[in-house]
Amino acid sequence: MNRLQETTMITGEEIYRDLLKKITELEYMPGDALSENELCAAYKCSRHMVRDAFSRLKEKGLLEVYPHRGSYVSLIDLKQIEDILFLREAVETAAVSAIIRETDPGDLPELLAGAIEEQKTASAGAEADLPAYFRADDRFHGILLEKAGRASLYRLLEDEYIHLRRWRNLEIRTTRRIPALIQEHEAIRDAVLHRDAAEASVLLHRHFDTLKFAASVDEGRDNSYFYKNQTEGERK
Amino acid sequence: MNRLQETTMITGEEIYRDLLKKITELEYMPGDALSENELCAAYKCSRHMVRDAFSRLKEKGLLEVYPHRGSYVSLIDLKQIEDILFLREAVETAAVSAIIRETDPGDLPELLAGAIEEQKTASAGAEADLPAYFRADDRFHGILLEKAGRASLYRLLEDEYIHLRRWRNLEIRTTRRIPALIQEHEAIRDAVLHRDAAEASVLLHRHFDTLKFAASVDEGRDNSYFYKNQTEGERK
DNA sequence: ATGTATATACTTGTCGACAAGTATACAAGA
DNA sequence: TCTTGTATACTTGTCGACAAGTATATACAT
Repeated sequence: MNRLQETTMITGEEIYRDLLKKITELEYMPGDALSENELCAAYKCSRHMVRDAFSRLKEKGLLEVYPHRGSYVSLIDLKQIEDILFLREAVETAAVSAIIRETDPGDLPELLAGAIEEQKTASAGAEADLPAYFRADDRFHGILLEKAGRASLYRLLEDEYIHLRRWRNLEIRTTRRIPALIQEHEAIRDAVLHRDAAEASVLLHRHFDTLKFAASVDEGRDNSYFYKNQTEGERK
Repeated sequence: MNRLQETTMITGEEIYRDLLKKITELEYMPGDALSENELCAAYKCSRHMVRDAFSRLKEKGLLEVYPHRGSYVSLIDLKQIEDILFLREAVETAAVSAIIRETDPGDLPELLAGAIEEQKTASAGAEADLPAYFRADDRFHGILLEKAGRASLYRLLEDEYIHLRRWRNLEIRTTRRIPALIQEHEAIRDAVLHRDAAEASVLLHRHFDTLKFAASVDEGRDNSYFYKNQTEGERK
C-alpha cells in the first residue's frame, strides 16, 4: 500500500471499480496488504465505502480478509486458473459447435479477420502493446460466443475471467510467444468457417494448452504470487 | 416482506447466508420488496449488516436496489437461465469427454448408481421429496465433474447455479416429469461407462433440453416472476 | 370535481465514533 | 542473554445518527 493520487472519488461503486481494476491490472500485486484506513483517506471517504468494496472483492475471491489482522490481495490459485481455462475451452467449444450447427456465417469471417488483424498490429514491432493484444484476444473469443447467441453468457462469466486476466497480466509480459497464439486463432477461424466442428474442438483444446504453456514458462517467476497447495480454498 | 422469527443472529456472514437461502428457496419470491429496516429489526442488528448483505446479493444478481426507492428480489431472467443451462451442458460434456479420455472408471459406476438410486427413492411414491431429488440430481452432475478432476470448478460455478436452483424451485413443483429425467441420467451413465463420448454428448444435450421443457410447461405460470424483455440487464 | 403545491413518511446513502481482537515493541525480571 | 509480561499501536467488526432522494397523502385553489 502506498501512493494514491485520487482527488474526488464519490460513490461506493466507483471505489469498488477502482480497486477491482487496480487488482486486476496488478497495480496492487497478489499478497499486497490493503489498509481500509489508508484507502478511505486516499479516497477521502468513510471507511464504510471501502469496507463495502472489500466485502464484494472478498466474495469474488480477490481479497482475503483476516479479522483484526489485515486484508491482503489474494494470491493467484493456479488450480483455479486451470479450472477457468477448462471452463472457457468447454464453453467456446460448445459455442463453435452451435455456430456450425445452427447459423450461416453472416459477417463472422469479417469479424474474426478484424480481431486477428488487430492482434497482429498490437503485437508486431518493438513497441508491442500487450494490453491492446489482450483486448483483441478477448474480442476474438467474444465473437465466437456472440455469434452463438451467447453474448450475455460471456458477460455472465466476466467474474471468472477476471482471475484469468489477472493471471495473464502477471505471467505474459513479452510478445515472444504471441505469434503462435495468433496462428492458432487463424486455424480455429478456418475450421469454423469450414464448418469442421471436430477439428475446431481439437484446435481449441490445443490453443488453451498453448496459452497455459505460454503463461507458465517464460521467465523464472516469483512464486510468492501463487498459492502453493493444490487444494485451494483454505488459507489460514 | 413479512414474518420473521429469528432470535439471535450474530455475524454479517450469517445474515448474508440466511438471505441467500431464503431467496433461493423462494421464501422471498422474485419481486418481493426487502426492507433494510425491517430486516435489521428482525435480525436485531444494525442496518450495516443488512446493507452489506444487500450489496453482495446485488452483486450476484439476486437483488435489485433502487436508490431511495427500495430493494426488490430480482425477477428471474429466462435468457440468463438458458445461458447457464448452456454453460452446464458445455462443462459437463467436456467433463464426460475428459473422463472417457483420461481415467479408468474407478468407483464411478457405484457413485452414479448411488445418485440415481437416491433420485428414485426421493421422487417415488405420493410423499415425493423434491428437495431431496434436487440434491441427488446435483450430486449426479457433481460426480461427473469431480471424476474429471474439476470438483473445484463445480464449486466455482456455484454462484451461477444459484440462479438455476431458484428457477428450478419455482418451476418444478411436481414429480410428474422426473422419471424421464432419471431415465436420461441412466442413459448418460451408460454412455459414459461404455466410453462413448459422442453418444454422451448427444444425451447431455437432450437432457438439458428436457430439463428446460420440464420446467417451462408444467403449469400456467405467473409471469410476474420473470423479466419480459429478452435483453437482460437494463431494468429502470 | 380536478389539478397543483406542499407536507410527510418512507426509502437508501454516508459519516463518525467506539468496541474488540491481534501483533509488536519494550521494559522488567531471571 | 533470554524469557516474560505489559503497554501500545495497529487491524477489522459493529453501531447509532443524520443527510438526501423518492413517492404518497393532503390541503388548497381553481
